Amino acid sequence: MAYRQTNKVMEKFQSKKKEILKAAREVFAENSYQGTSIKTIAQKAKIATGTFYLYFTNKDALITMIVEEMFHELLKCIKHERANFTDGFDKLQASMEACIKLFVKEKNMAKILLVQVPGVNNAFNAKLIDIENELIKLTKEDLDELKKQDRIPDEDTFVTALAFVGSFRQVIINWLREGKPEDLEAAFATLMKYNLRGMGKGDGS
Amino acid sequence: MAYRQTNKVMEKFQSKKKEILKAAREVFAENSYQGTSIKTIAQKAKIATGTFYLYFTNKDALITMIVEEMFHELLKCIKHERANFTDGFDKLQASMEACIKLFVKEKNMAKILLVQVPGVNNAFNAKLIDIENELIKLTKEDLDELKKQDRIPDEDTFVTALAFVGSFRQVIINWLREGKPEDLEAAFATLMKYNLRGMGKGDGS
DNA sequence: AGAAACAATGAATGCTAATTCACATTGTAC
DNA sequence: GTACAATGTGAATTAGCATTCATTGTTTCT
Repeated sequence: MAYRQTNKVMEKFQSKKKEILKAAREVFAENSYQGTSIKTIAQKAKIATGTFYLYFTNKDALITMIVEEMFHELLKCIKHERANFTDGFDKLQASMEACIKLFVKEKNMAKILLVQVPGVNNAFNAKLIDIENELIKLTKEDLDELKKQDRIPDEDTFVTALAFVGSFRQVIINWLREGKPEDLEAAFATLMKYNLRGMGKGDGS
Repeated sequence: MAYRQTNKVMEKFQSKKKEILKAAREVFAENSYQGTSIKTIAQKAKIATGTFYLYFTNKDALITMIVEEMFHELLKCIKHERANFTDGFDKLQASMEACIKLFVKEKNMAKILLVQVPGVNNAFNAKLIDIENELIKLTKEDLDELKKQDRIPDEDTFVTALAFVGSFRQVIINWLREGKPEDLEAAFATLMKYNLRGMGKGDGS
């Protein structure tokens, strides 16, 4: 009789899948998408290359799953931090602080999402753009709220949101690539001040 | 007797090389580095694939030359605009305005430099990082000058420079990828205001 | 015009890496 | 413990390109 759907078997399957994902994250963080081979991932996960295909249909499915996982981790983290605040400025600050803290903690994640960006035309890149757009959307919503409250000047909040996200992105990328600024969390303070002034925060609080 | 070094021949050689470069720029703007084949470039340049190798030693040499050309165009453009100003804020503004105007005019250039970024480990990427670092360095110099003049707060100018460049980069990338903001030059005004406030420009001028 | 130098061609070569597959090993049920 | 289901294996297959090369076409020089 078939024994496929039993708990024990399923769990084992899922646990091995997770191991492969973990190994893959490490490899992708050090090499670009094109630059990492299934063979290398398989070696790191201590399986044969063929075994990989029992768990994932192909390389694209793997990277898509990794990026989606990271997307969820990131959004969960941001939403969790934001929940503590109601003020627009505070929410913006909480969002970026959540990002930075997560990236410091999970450097591989940051490397994959921000540095190992391959060219267009694959699932990986499309997902990455989704993540970025979601972050920009969230930022814009906060800015629109602040604008409605007359707490920031009447300017294009979309452009402002891009500027906000872009400034963080650049600092994080430089930190990943060149190790500068050394202390990302310290840089965060400067960066936050820069952006709050940039938005035109009056002296409310 | 050899006829290699005569003017006519050399000129023809150089002119064909330029044609190939032009075709290559167009192809690279639409596909990533890995995603474009020499065959496609050759077709666009109306030559056989083998002919390509009479003009360039390999694919890497081609992209390196393209990126270097663009680097020079960009720096020339920036330096030219900056020459009209002595004030730090004005110089910063001139730099970014020069960038934006060039990218609007030469959209393919922007696409190659900003969107078709392949993963690491090739000459293309290294050059791109050089360009970015050069821009950041220029920005930091202006900021240091302003700081010495006590015209901006005493904060980490490196982080500020990253934020400045990053905000522009993000807006330009979004414009290239999604076509938003529609009018990049209009967005420039918002962006510049954002960044001048961000730097902490007092009300000098 | 004829010979030598050079340029152009595109099919052949070679390499790399994803994916498959025939076979081997392990796990489950009875 | 045996039969069958499922997993694991890694060598073989395949496909896509970059690069080369033998051949053909073109230009220059005398």
